[in-house]
Amino acid sequence: MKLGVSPDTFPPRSHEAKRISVVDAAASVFCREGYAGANIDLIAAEAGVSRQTVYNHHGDKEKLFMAVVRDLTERCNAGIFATIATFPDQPIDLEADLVAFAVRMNRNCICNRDGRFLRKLIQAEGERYPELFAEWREQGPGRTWSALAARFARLAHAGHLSVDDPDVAARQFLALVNAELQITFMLGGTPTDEEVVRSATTGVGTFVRAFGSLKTTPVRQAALAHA
Amino acid sequence: MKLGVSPDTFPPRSHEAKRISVVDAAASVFCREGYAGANIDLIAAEAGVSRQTVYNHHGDKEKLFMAVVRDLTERCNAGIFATIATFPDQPIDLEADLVAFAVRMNRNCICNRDGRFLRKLIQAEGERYPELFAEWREQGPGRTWSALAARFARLAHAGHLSVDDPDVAARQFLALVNAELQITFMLGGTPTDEEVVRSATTGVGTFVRAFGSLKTTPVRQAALAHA
DNA sequence: ACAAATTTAGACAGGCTTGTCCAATTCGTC
DNA sequence: GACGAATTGGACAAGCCTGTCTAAATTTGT
Repeated sequence: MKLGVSPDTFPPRSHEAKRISVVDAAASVFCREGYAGANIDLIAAEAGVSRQTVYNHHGDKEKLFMAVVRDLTERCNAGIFATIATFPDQPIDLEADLVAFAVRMNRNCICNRDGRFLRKLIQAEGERYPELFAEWREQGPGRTWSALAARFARLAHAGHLSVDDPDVAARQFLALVNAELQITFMLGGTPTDEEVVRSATTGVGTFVRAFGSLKTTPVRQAALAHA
Repeated sequence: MKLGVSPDTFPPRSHEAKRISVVDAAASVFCREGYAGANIDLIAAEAGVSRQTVYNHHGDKEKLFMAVVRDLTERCNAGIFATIATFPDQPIDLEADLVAFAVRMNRNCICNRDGRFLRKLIQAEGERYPELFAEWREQGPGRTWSALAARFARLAHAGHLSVDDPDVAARQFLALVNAELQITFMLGGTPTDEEVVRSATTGVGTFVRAFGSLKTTPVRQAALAHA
């Protein structure tokens, strides 16, 4: 028998497990069917609980939707910051290190379930819930872009890159690295691992050609000096 | 009697005019509310016709939706090809000409009503109508990317650019030129003219730094040779 | 094992939407 | 002006969905 030191702290495990299960199923159904097309019975069935349990946990459809968005936003932001923490601050091979970073970012944050779902919900319902998505905008892109820009600024300061505006560089880095995946994203698909690597490779290649400093692009430097 | 005395009231509209009016209103409502959330009464009201007229013209909700997508796809493709026809094949000032081209593309094809609506419908309902959007994919991105790639290949051949893979260059050009507008697009907004110009300017700047041949980037060439 | 809390299935009312039908009206055209 | 076609407004049935309620079954903590 265990000590009853914290009788009031956590609810029964299956209670919380069911709450999560409901939110997960709801995310899937909201994404597939849209807010209006999502139906609570289907969410309950997909979560493996009764409809009443959905209402017990989340009140009504709109509150459930908000819980879904908040959940996804939180997990996505956590993932993005964790990935930014792996940015190559002291690169051995700048281009290869940036490619590896871009692949991590795409695979773990942009293309995974949470990333795809959150993006679709923002696109589909963003206009209907301004305050909810304004929060996402501040906590998400606003902060992650700044964090990434700071890393690029540091790389530039160390002489690995030649960057005028680190914020612009950060946004263009992400745009380039995803350039080949746009269509797949649009149609809600998941790129294959090979596509992710290819897009990252070509994107980083262009990025380094544009922003590489002399010491990082010896070949091009030679070619230019040669002409 | 009735001639010329009622410019104030609704002008009489032909059969075809009403059909168009219904499709336009439907596009707006489908985008705002999603397929499931769109309601025929609202579409009829927004089009200024009776509900029965909507059914007379388009049969049912799904057929109406298809008509909307086909309409938007057709108009968007036409606009994109018309804009690609203005690509600067013999640039005077390469960077400035590409910026102007990018601004035309963004303003007339990507950010206008049709472009925003089609993008949103694809994102929201693409998975539900695979055959419909597969058609868009072939006729739209597939062909426009090729056409744009051909123009970049020609620029490269004429020595204005240094491009390995014209298809990659075309996709990256579009990605860079829209890099600053992603968030606005996500939330369904319309960028201001100034934002469009700024995004095009910074995007083309990076593009030219990455792909510019020696004769097009004298300043950078000098800087590099100098170091 | 017992008591409290949670979950379940099902029924149910109320509201909304689609798609049809119809009679009256208006429009286009001759 | 007259005739046929299109349009309108409204009523209508059928179906679906949300959110509530209940009584029974199950799970949980002690």
